[in-house]
Amino acid sequence: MVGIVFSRWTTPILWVLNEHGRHRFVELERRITTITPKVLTERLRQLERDGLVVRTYHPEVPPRVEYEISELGRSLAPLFAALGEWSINLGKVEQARQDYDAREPVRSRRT
Amino acid sequence: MVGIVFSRWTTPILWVLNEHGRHRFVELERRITTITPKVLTERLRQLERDGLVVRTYHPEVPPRVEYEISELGRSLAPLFAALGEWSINLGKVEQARQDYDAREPVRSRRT
DNA sequence: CTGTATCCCGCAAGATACTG
DNA sequence: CAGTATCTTGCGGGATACAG
Repeated sequence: MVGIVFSRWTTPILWVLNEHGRHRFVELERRITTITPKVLTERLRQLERDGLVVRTYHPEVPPRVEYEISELGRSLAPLFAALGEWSINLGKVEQARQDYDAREPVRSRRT
Repeated sequence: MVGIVFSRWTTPILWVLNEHGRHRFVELERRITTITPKVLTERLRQLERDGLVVRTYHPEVPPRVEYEISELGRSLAPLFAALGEWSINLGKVEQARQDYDAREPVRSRRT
């Protein structure tokens, strides 16, 4: 259920469409540099089906397709804003991991 | 990166610890009824390592262990509040799916 | 009570190549 | 340009049994 919005790739896609408006397929590919076309297609289809993204097909040569965030997708804005603010704390998470990994493997379980 | 906080089980666990305070292992198990002990252990370890949850071991017989949300974990509260508010829209997502699935499988791709 | 140990499974995701 | 087709992999998660 939380996976509707938050997964490895749905969050970046929604974020970009929310912040920077309408995008063509290749534009999304360039902005989210490490995603592959296969995965981008799969996630876009899911988001379209869930009503969070609107896909517009322009029957031209060469073909042109545009993706934009829907009204329902826009309602996620406060959530993304909160996420953006919290991301300041990512460094603390990284620090916590290093501290945890530096502790004695066995004793740490009991104390 | 979003998986630090949002996954199938980390979100419910953090939510419970944030809303209802300190819990023992078995209390968490009961509150999150469908989770298995193995998975609960795995997610708690991850959250502990990430510094979002604090584990306290009481060397008694029988052993007692308590989990509570950390200071860093508390900083997620606004995010959870935003998530809670957005969840009103889950019905719209369900409706969008039904509409999508009801459309003609082939023509819908081109128009 | 608080976990571990195995074994298995599904599915998102990655690599690579190809098409209308 | 905007995808599809295949194949493979990694990892979270489920079932079940067992241990300190």
